[in-house]
Amino acid sequence: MSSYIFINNIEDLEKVKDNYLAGKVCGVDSETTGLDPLMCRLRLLQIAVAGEQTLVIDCFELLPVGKAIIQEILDSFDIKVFQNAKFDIKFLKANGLEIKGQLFDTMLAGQLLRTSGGPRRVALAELANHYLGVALSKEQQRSDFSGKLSEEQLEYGAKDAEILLKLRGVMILELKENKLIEVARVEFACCYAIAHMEYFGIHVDLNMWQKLTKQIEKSKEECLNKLYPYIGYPTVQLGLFEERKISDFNPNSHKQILSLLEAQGIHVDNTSKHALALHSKNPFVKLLLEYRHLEKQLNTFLHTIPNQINPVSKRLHPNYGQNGAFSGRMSCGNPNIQQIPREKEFRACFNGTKGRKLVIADYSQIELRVIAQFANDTRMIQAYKDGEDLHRLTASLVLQKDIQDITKEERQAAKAVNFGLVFGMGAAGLKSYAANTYGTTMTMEEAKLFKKRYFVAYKGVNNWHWHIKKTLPISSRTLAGRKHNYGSDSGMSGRFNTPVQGTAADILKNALGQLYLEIQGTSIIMVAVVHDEIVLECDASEAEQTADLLKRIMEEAGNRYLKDIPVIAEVSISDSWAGK
DNA sequence: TCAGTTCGCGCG
DNA sequence: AAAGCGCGCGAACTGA
Repeated sequence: MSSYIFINNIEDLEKVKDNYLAGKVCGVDSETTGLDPLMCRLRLLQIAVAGEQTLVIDCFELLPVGKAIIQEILDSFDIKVFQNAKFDIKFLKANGLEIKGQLFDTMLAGQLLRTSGGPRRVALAELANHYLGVALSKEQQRSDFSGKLSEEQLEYGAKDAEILLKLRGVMILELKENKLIEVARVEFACCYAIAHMEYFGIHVDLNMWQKLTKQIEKSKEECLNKLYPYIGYPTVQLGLFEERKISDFNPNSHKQILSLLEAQGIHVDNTSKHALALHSKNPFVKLLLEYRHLEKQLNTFLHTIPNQINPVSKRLHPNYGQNGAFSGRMSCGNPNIQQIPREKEFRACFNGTKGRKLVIADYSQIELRVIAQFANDTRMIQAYKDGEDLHRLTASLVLQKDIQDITKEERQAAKAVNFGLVFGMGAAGLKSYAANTYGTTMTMEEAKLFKKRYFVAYKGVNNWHWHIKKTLPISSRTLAGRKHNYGSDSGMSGRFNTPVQGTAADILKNALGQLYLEIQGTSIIMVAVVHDEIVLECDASEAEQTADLLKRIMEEAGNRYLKDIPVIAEVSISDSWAGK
């Protein structure tokens, strides 16, 4: 029933071209020989338009020869509809084709609608089934597009593009009905930025990385040698194929560690850093924690990242999940650039290529500012308006001292108080959190007293908590309208946290979308995003302007949502991610 | 034997 | 009773 026209030579494309110009909306899909836009090839490009046969273009034959015509066709539509636009945009870009203007991404729309009656899974087949009652074949994903094309491949390809038009029709109504239009706009605009960022990737200095690896490997060996007296020396067996066999004790096994600790008279529920913090004076525990830290750095980062460098670009291309977290935050993987250790030695390996600089900006206390807005806390709002240091203010309120007498340590402790208590942490939690995260010790009595004084000082936050506790909402919205539903197992802290984290994500995504538009035609590329931080790479000569631009765009995005509180982004120019 | 789960920990 | 939240990843462990 699907009707398409297969184009495999330039003459045919020229002949039909005029039928595909100046429509309002088109559905676009592509088929490729794999997932990596730099290593794999674009095979088919399908363009579906109402009232016309769907164009199915063999890109092996028509690129680059038909590039200008295809670009002209794409440009002539006001709105392009994709399923997972990021993927197609990257492949088109690799082939010199650019998507511009408004786009509608059915996958992103589906993710936003998950909390408003939509299906949990957002693959095209699920969406078509749920919103249109249409059964789509899933064969396409498994088929091979590198050889001769089959009738089925063309037909299914055309169908996927056609269904997008129908899906958009239904999903727009759903988005409107559920008041998700604004957040959808933010997501769609942001999608361009994410595609761009994944396409360009980030540069890693492999020499520096290898040096660091050697150094950490050495430290780990030394640490392990010091551990042997406690865990027993390895039994060495020389065999034909293995040089060495490790003893029966495996320091990576929490199970074995737990029984060893038990034997030493140390009773803990588990072997986590948190549980062991109480015994941090014990020399074995101390060594164990150090060992695990080094092992983590080696296994998770140092030994894996070199294998993920793309052979074509020689750069790292992490994969971002635009709605990876249910809060609306992004996730990241392969590798997860958002969890690279903060140590300077690690971050210094991520740099610009020759003659380039990194421009790094992060929001100052964005979640606390969002809370001030949500809770409408006059004291917090005033503090931010006056440009005061909120951690210092909290220290002075909680310790009942003059603000100028607050020491560095007291400010550090107040940081724990601010971040912990606004999200519903109890006194006991506050105590251990302060110890673990900020190295600040407080007694249980102090923690209780701090908590009490905190909520006296910040009445708005207190009322906000009280209201949520009283009404136990089953759902919440961010300031851009993103919806989150709570399950029966959700507690208070989730209810305090999700809309705040999500609003911070709205703001960041809004900034990314704007930024993408501003950097067209410049030397600037986006290379990393980490929740409240954006990293750009640009020519050294443009670094100053880039820094100004980035700061302005981020702050404008913040102030678009936080009407009563100034939003500040702190920017720096550097050779590497380690900063100045 | 191998896919799925749990633990522990890096980041914000 | 007491509780901050959100991710991804590697190694060990579990279960059939």
